[in-house]
Amino acid sequence: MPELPEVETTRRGVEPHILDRTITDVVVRDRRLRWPIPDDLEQVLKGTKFVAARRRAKYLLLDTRRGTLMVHLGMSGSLRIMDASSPPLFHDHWDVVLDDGRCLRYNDPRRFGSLHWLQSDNHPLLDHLGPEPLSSAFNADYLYNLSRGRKASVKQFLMDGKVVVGVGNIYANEALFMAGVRPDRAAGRVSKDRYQRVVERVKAILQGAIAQGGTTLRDFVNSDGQPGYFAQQLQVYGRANQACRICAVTLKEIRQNNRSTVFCPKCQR
DNA sequence: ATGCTAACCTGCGCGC
DNA sequence: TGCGCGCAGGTTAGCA
Repeated sequence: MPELPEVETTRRGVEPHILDRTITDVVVRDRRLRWPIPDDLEQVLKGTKFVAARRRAKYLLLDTRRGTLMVHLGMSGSLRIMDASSPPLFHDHWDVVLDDGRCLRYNDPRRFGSLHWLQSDNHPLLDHLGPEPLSSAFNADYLYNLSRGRKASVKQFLMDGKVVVGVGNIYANEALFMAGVRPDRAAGRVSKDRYQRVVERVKAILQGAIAQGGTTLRDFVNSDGQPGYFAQQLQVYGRANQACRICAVTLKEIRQNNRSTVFCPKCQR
């Protein structure tokens, strides 16, 4: 599910409900996520107050006065604001109960998500991450210079979190289509002008998707339980063997690193 | 350093 | 109906 726009949609939805709220209880129903939920989480969280809701890459950083709750949604996770009294459903793995009778409730069927407790921002999972795609550090010079000599495809390059964070399979496909760049071209053989287009398209598509509340394919819901609406604007993702919306040529599907890639063999070179 | 593979999980749709 | 297979929005560890 969640790429950067979905995580940012979740952050914005959750933020106003948790700021200045004190945690009165923590309920963990299943600790087996991508990494086990820390044994002392309940004890450490109870009685402290949320003071900020940030995002780094696809991690939500929910700051309290004592430290930071770091949440990842994995492939199928969602984080919602609920009445704490509402009965938990299948795969509702944990709640953080707030002093207004509501709670943050985490659901994740595949359990690829995670929950960490941080005493600072220096967590191993946050080290070595590339720049945020919506920041000025993500620009054509940066991509061009970093990509020289790289034999991996430009799509794999864009999806590498050490290069740039937050660009997952959907938006990598979409951005390369919009930029007119073939996803299987070696990253080191893409010109600076073309990287300029890639950068522009990545930023525009991520911003557009955030404005639409993200992309819901199967199970993404925002903090209010509502789907996102960007799926209606996808140009290539999920449209293999259908007509290109620009030139009507049949869209081609290949697999790169075991991920589905769809592109237009005429519009993308 | 770079790059490829397997691994972590559940659910769903499809062909037989 | 049921079953096996392939695939799904992510990311890391481990090995060439």
